[in-house]
Amino acid sequence: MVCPGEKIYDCKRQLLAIQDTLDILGGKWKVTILGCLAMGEKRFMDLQRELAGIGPKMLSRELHELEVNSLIQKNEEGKYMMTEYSASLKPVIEVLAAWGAQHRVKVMSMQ
Amino acid sequence: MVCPGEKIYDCKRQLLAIQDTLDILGGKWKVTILGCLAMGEKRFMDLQRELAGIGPKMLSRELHELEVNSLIQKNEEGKYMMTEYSASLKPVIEVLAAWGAQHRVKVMSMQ
DNA sequence: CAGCATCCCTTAAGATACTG
DNA sequence: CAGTATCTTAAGGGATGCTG
Repeated sequence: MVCPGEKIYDCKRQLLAIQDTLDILGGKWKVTILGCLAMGEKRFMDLQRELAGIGPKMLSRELHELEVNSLIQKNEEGKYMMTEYSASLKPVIEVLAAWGAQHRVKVMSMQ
Repeated sequence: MVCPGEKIYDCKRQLLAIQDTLDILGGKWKVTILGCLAMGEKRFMDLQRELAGIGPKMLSRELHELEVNSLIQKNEEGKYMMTEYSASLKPVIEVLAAWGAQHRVKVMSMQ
């Protein structure tokens, strides 16, 4: 919502909000990892297998950073899982996935 | 939607979709630029002013990449604006902004 | 104003090998 | 299996100065 007199203020605030999100979910893998965990808890190896192309170092680091931000946690069995907090990210993940899928259809149809 | 027998397949496809989106919107500025243009068409300088911190080189490059992907276009007055296609990104931008705003509130309240 | 060219530095990311 | 350590390369990004 943009009120007439508040246009610039609201614009800046919204841009900051976007950048906040990007700071936390930035990088090549974080959102994908969360998308992967959104479908169920996974062990390190399972994640590495499903995230085709990621190396153990990257995966390890990304998991750490997500953990620090309380977006994932590790349970007693050593499985990574989403947290109560990261549940709030599900709409974000879904909308990203949906757009990507739709975009792929468009690109396909252009050829 | 995940069907029992299709779990892995659907998982992989969804992950690919997420990565597609990330490839296109990746980088530090693209989503923010779109968020900025979502509020109205802007000239180069206006964008640079609102995107505090970006330099002309970066802005120029990001704009090109967005243009190539048909996510923005430049009109006769030299103003950048979203395209019909990038209108489909508005939900993405909104949900990112909303999450960032909410996250900020949470972080604030923790101190 | 709009934007390209150049230079340079920092970070991200990949490969590989290794440890508890 | 679940990571860590090390090394190297690629990409991201900033500063500055210049052109139409």
